[in-house]
Parts: sequence; C-alpha cells; structure tokens
Amino acid sequence: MSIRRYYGWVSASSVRKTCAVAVDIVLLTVREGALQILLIDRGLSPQQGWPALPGGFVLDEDLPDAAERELKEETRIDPARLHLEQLQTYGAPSRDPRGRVISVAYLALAPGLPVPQAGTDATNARWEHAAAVLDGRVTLAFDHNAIVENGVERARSKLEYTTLATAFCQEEFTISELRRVYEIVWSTPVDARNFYRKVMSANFLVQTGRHTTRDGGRPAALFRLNEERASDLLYPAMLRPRLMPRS
Amino acid sequence: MSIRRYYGWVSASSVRKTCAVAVDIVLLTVREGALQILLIDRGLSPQQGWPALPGGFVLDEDLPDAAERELKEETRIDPARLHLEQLQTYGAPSRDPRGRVISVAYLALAPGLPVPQAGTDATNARWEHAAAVLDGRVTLAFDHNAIVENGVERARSKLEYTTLATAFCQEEFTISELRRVYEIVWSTPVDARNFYRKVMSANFLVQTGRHTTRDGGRPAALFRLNEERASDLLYPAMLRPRLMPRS
DNA sequence: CGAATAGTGTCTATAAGACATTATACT
DNA sequence: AGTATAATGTCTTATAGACACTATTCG
Repeated sequence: MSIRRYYGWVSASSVRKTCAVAVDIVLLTVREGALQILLIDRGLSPQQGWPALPGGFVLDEDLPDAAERELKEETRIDPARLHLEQLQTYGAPSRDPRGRVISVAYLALAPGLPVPQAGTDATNARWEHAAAVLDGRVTLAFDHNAIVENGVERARSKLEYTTLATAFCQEEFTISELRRVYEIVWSTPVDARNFYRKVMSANFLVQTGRHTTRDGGRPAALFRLNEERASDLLYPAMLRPRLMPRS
Repeated sequence: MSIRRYYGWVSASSVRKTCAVAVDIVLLTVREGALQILLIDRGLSPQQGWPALPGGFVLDEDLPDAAERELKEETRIDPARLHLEQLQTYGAPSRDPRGRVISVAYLALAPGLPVPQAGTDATNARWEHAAAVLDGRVTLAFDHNAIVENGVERARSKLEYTTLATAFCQEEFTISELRRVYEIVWSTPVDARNFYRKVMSANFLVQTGRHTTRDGGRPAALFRLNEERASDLLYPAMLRPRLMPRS
C-alpha cells in the first residue's frame, strides 16, 4: 500500500496496476424503419457463441483510431461517413471473467447500411433491432447490454440539442426523412408540420436546390447539413415529447 | 498483426497490449464567489513542480472507487456529500512521456470547502480559480488543461437540465444562494425574479420550513433538493442566456 | 380524377425575459 | 427611517403543440 504519489511508479513499479484496454462500439443505424445495432457473435471463450458488441483491444494507437480499426476489421464498414464519439468507460474488476479489462465504449452512428460483409477475421456480424437488446429479448456478453442502453440514450438525447440526426441520413435528405429518423430513434410520433417549422427555424440545414420524389407525392426539396453549424447546439432545441411534463 | 478475434488473447497474449490506467479528477467547488478547482503540485518527474489534477493509478477496484480513494488520500476530502460522475477517457499514445497511460477523467462537485489539508502523501493540494486554468494563465501538466475544459463545460451544461447546481450548495440553501451558483458557474448574471419563478415551477426543491437571514435583508426560506427528483431531467430546463440566439 | 406526400397558415397554451411592486427583516 | 434582500405580479414576445388547409407530383 505504498502507491501514494501520483504517477510515482517510476520508482514504485511493483504496485503499479496494469490492465488490458479494449474498445467496444455501439454502432447504430436506421434501417428498414427501425433503429438497429451491429452485433457480432463471439467465436471464442468466454461467452463463446454469445452476441456482443464489436470491438477489441487497443494497440499502439489513439482510442478513436482503435474503434475505427476494429469496425473496419470486423465489418468492412467505411468509417468515412461515420459519426464517432466516446461514450463511457467500464472498468468494474469483475466485468470480464478472465481478469481486469477496461473497456472504453464508443457510439457510432451511420446512415442506413447494407448487411455487413464478414470482416477479415470472418466474424459473423449482423444487424439487430436495438429494441430487442434494450428490452432484454437479446442478451449480450459481459456488460454489453448496459453499454447499449447508455449508447441509445445518448443518441436519443443528442437528437434534441445537436444536429446529430443528420448522421443517420444520406448526404442529401428530405425533411420527412429527417423526421422519420427522429420518430424511429425516439420511438414516438412527431407532428410533420410542427417538425417542418422547427427544423427550418433551427437553421442548420441548407437546401441543395434538387428535389426528389422517392417517397411519392409532391416532390420534396433535398437538404444537407450546414457544415458551419454542424457542431453548434440547436436553438431552439428539438425537444422530444415528454409524458407528464410535471408531476 | 494477428490480433483479429475480439477478446482472443487467451491464445494470443503475445499481441495483447497492456496499459497503465489512471483516474484524474476535476473537483469543482464554489468558494469566495468564484468557481474553483482543486489542483496538486506534482512532486515527481516528469513535469515535477507543475500543477496537475489530483488522481492516480487504479488498483484492484472499480473506477469510481479509485477516484474517491485518490481524493481522500490527497486532500482528505470527505466523499460523502460529493457528486461524482465520469467525464471522458484520454488515451493518446503520446499523452504521457513515460509510455502508455490511459486516464479516466472524473468530474466531482462539492459545496464550498475549506483549504484542503495535506493528504497522507503530503501532496500540496490547493484551490485555484477555474477561470485561470481555462484561459491559460495556469498551465497544467500533461493534457490536464483540456480535461478541465471538458469538466467545466459539462458542469455548465448540466446546470441547465439537471438538479446538479444543488451539489454546489450546502444541505439547506436559499433560492438566492442557488442562483448565485448558476451565475458563478455560467459567469453570467441571472435575473433574480425570473430565476425564482422558474426554479419553483421546475419543482425539484422542497421547503424545509426554516428561514435564514445570513444574506441580510428579509429572511429567506431554506430549501433542500427533493431526493425523489434528484435524477430527473428539469422541465422546463434552466437554459443559460444565449448570445445571438440565431444567426 | 384520387391518393400521397410537401409545404404553409392559424390558433392557443406555455415559457422566457424585462421590469415594477410589495414584504420583512436588520441597523 | 433607511437599507437590504425575499417574494410576487405584470406585460410582451417567443416557442410548443394541435390541427386545417393548399400545392404538386404520380398513376
């Protein structure tokens, strides 16, 4: 019990604790009208055969680089149009049966993606409905269910006050498509007319001039994210409907 | 380059990377009418003599426990009335000159505290104005300036939509004292009368029945946090004044 | 034409923000 | 009385939310 001085391990390396450090990625996308999450099936013990989050150990690289590398290795997903942000770090001593593993969780958002190809390591990657993980119909390895809960809640709340919903859309999108992202991620209906007015007044989209009829009906104007405002907070925020505003 | 399978290191431990894992704590308090942060002076190389965040290496314990233990060891601060939440994890390979150190940063908030006693390791701990760290008048060791920036911004934004401001107050406090917390943390004036109305309608305080005249003038009612709502989101939120609402 | 979706307008309730006024202590 | 702070009230403007209506395509 002599590890007193901060960073004092040059002369006290006997008590310095060392851990394996991993990244785990909650990759969310909106596909087939639902919020879906990328899962892999664990090929090795422990928890062999269980579904889990993609991820792996950190090499001699920065943490976000490790997350991108693992995604690419396991699913061949192109990290170019990928929003990536750090979620939380999980380090309970008992979270991995083999010993101390610190896991830095990342949240990744992507526009609708196809079924992932097997990665270079032939891991079986697939899309699963996020709802199935959240309500326990699908049980993941380790503490990954809790990580998913955290990630989905982060995505839900960031739709309120950032431009993050556009990360689920293609480069160009209609207001309706953006609204459907909100509805699907929040799993609550959103009034199309009020949404239109609010998203316009929040002023973070720019019109491309093009139109599309891919959703049927009257041609819809196509928009893209105003990159200059991409990191701004939305004002006013797009608050999700709150049940029982005040008790 | 054969670390392919996730958690596959039982049979491939030769490529498994291991890191030192530390916690660093951004402990904020409101003292003497200012937002202040707890700093220590590094006693050992590297960066000997530089101010830094309190913290240290993680032992065989969970991460929040490590943060509490380090705070207690270095400053004898009682973690009882302490809000502690995880901030972010910093893991750039070059952030520590001696090698790979992953640091899990924590944000701690406490009501006004006295000058810290030297801890068991005789580290010189002291309060510094957070503003001096933010604007670069005080340069910290490693990447600690960036961590402080992150921590202060987290505190500022959480005052908006959570009950966190009460973590800076004593058990019982007046509306004016709570308002002064908002003003100091946001460093912006807040209209006393509108604040009063909003905090009442947000409905997260309970009146204790007692009154105080410690601030002079008419006796003020004392309140405490309604514990049942402590983890709720504030509705409506206490938004800080935004300059230039919309460009 | 009807069906479908895009986009605009209108009304009401609530909340934000500016600011006046009254209340109750202390010296 | 005078001063200081607490607490309440009033008015204006902005935003949220409900919902009617018009516009433009397709088949």
